[in-house]
Amino acid sequence: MSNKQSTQLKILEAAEQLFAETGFSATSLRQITSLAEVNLASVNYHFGSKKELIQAVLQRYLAILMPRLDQEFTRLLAAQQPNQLTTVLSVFVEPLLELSAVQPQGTSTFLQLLGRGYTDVQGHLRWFFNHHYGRTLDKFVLLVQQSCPALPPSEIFWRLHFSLGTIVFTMASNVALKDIAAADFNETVEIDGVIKRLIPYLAAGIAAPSAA
Amino acid sequence: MSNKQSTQLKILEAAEQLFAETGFSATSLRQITSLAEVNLASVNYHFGSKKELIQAVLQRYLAILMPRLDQEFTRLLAAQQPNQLTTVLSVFVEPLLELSAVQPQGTSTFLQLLGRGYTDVQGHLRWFFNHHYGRTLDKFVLLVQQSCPALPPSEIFWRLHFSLGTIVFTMASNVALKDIAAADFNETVEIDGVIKRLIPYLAAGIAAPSAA
DNA sequence: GTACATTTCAAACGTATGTTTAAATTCGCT
DNA sequence: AGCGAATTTAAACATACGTTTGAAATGTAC
Repeated sequence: MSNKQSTQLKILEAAEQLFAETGFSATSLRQITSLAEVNLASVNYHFGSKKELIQAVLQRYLAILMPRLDQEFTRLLAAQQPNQLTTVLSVFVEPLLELSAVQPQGTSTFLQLLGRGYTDVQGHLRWFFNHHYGRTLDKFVLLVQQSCPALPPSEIFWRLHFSLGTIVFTMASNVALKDIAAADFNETVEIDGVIKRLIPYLAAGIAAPSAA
Repeated sequence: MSNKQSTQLKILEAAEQLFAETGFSATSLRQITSLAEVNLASVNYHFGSKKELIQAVLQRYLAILMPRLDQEFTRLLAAQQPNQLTTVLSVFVEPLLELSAVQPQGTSTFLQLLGRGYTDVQGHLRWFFNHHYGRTLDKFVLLVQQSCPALPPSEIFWRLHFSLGTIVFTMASNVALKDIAAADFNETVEIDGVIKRLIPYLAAGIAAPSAA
């Protein structure tokens, strides 16, 4: 291979691949350093600890994605009247797809990592995310409330969490689902296909009439 | 305490609690036996291995739930015309709530375990479940297809997995969500309240018009 | 009450993990 | 070329895990 990448980068790329495939806790530093073809101790040398490596892997994507999303949310909030819910949701598509700039497969990898972040019970990740990007998320919730003026805020709260569950779970099982879909329906499914399939589903669920 | 329960039962109850709270792999046999106040070796004596303990914990609920669901599905399939989608989904409510017969909080615990089963990558669980209850699941998919004749089967496949994600994620974060809802909206939320909130959301998402 | 099977127990086994150490090596700079 | 800092390396450390062992304790039937 004669890989001239820096050790840091080799670790990051091996780590993100294994983290996405099997989760944070289930991936050992020895697997990572073995795949990256670097010494075991170099993870602690360059990143301090496994915990900090996990944050570095996520941060590489979040640092690109979240400012982009914030900018889009701000733009929509400036509109004179409420936006369509599908418009609000569609705002995620482009910034997510642009993550392939970090790496080919970047979009898919990041979404899987996001899923792992919620299902692996890594308390430090929740804190890390809310601390850095809570403001951006608030703008999104406001946009959804404006799109659905008939729904009480508590209903929106629940439905947004329902939707987060859909996204996180779908992305965490992304590989398995793609395999099943390919086998059962002879479909080739790429990540942008899944994202675009999600939007009408989520929009319909979030905007559904209340049960009374 | 002077607990006269059998060692087996004490292990099962401690295990299900810890598995639901923190997942299968993240829970050690030493945590389980410590909470159950039994000897470490008794897990291997009574259940053989950790893997088999996990299956026993799930089986205690599945053995009650799945025949009940199968019976309901069969009843609906006997109808002359397609059932409403909300009717099909509502069929889950009663059997799930009846799981409190196993244990108070049984419904909530089981749904959390189900979530863990999907997010913890325990390959043997998927096999175990499909092998035992694949037939029942097929009936449910058929019912949904009858309810949504306009949707291609591949679209239904994806949307049912989206829905599974909602359920699994919501139940896995059940405790946290209840606390937030109580604090932000002054709502008291019980498990049957969450389940009933889910149905219109899921029904609208599954039946949404296709994007293309 | 004695013999037998079942269950409990403390201890150890083998393996894997994240992290640390200290020496060896490589790199950047004058 | 040679010095000092940065990096890489092999080895060990401490800890945790699931599992096994063999003896002690308990229960059961005659």
